[in-house]
Amino acid sequence: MQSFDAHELLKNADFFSGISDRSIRSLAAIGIPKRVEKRKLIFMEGDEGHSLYILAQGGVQLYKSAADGREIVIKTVKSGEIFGEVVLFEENKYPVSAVSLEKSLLLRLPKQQIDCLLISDSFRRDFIGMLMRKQRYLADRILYLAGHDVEERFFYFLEEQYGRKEEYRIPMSKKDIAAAIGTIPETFSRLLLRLKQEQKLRWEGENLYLAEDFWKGFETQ
Amino acid sequence: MQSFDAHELLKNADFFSGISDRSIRSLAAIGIPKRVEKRKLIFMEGDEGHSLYILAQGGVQLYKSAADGREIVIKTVKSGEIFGEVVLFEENKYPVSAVSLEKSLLLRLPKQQIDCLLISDSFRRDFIGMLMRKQRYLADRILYLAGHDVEERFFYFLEEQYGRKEEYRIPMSKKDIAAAIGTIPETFSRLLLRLKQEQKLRWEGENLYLAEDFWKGFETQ
DNA sequence: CATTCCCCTTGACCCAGATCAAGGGAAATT
DNA sequence: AATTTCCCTTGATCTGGGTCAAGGGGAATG
Repeated sequence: MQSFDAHELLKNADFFSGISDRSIRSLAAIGIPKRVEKRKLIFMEGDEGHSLYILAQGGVQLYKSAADGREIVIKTVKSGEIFGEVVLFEENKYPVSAVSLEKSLLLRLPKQQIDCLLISDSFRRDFIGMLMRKQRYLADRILYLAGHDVEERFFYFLEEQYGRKEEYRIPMSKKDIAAAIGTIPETFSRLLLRLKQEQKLRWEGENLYLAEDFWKGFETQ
Repeated sequence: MQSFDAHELLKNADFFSGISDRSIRSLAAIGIPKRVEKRKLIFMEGDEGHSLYILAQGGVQLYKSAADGREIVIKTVKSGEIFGEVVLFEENKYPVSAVSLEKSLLLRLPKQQIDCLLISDSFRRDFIGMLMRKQRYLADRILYLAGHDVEERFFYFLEEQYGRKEEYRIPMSKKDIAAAIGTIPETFSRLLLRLKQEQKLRWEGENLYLAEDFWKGFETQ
């Protein structure tokens, strides 16, 4: 993992597409870099916290624990996205747990600093906009989980995380992908077997190759 | 439906518990009352909109349509809650559809007015806090739907909508409750049959009576 | 008053996907 | 190098809850 330019990084992140350059510069200036190893707990559901995080490089998964111990993935965080921001107001406990899926680089932004930035009119707009985009995302995720089968959810996952391509480098374990799409490793494994038999994909190590017509007939509304 | 005092109403709404009296007064002042009949579409997914709504009296359900036409409920709005606010920033299309479940009274707040209020430091804090509470709610809902069976979801529904009681007046149709807990009327009907046979509840018209020990052993974490 | 319509219920059936179990292989630990 | 551990896969089996179908009853409409 190389050193990084926080400003450059944030500027290129999808998640900040709606955020002005000035706002980004401010964020980059106050971020405290933090490196974490693979499969490390960044914070736990219920922990008190006073910082939000931006994922600079790597991957992070947010989940909640069900009563029986199963872990339900709420969101798979992509590089450039923000997480843990819910802690900043009122209730100061994280509503989800966060683990790194791979060796990752985070930018930590303490609550106090965010509060200062929120004085800025443009930053405030950007920040609220970002919260609303996240709300849209969560509503979409409910629709995905409740209204689509495992195969469709896998397609959505690929598209959402990496876009529509024919070649992917996927650093996540299959177990984690299974959790991300709301199923168990066995079922996901069987899905891959079937898609392979149907000549729709090949999976070699971390590399996934899709058939040319893989995305045909798959509509995102 | 009687006339109403917008300020009084908002003040007593759970959803605004974290919002200062001054903020509430501002909201009440600019709200435009709107009455809707039962089962009326308030707005549709994809519609352009420039207002958010507060549900003053009655009930509203927010849903998204799956590709096959099924409607997946994202949230059942309680009286006192806000909805449609996501339209206010960036993308100005509603991400969900909203229908009234009963004769209802809404307070409409145009975008422009909200923008004015956001200049106020305290209102801004309150507003962001409200967005974050909603985000928490959606994360919880994902956990409910993905990690609990229909029976548990029904318990959560009761608790969330009306609190833990032994007697309820429930103005919603069973069909709508089924949708709210993420199932179909047949399954919900069978669940009620079983709970009745197990002497856990009686349902008479709009009135639901639970056994004394109904809530025993039901943990909300 | 008849008819349509919708809500609700109950029965019969089915299926996607979870559970349980077993094993093979790669990587990490001693 | 041996052992433990974890990931992944595949098989066999089970089941919650969805689908399809068929009424019955109440409200609304002609």
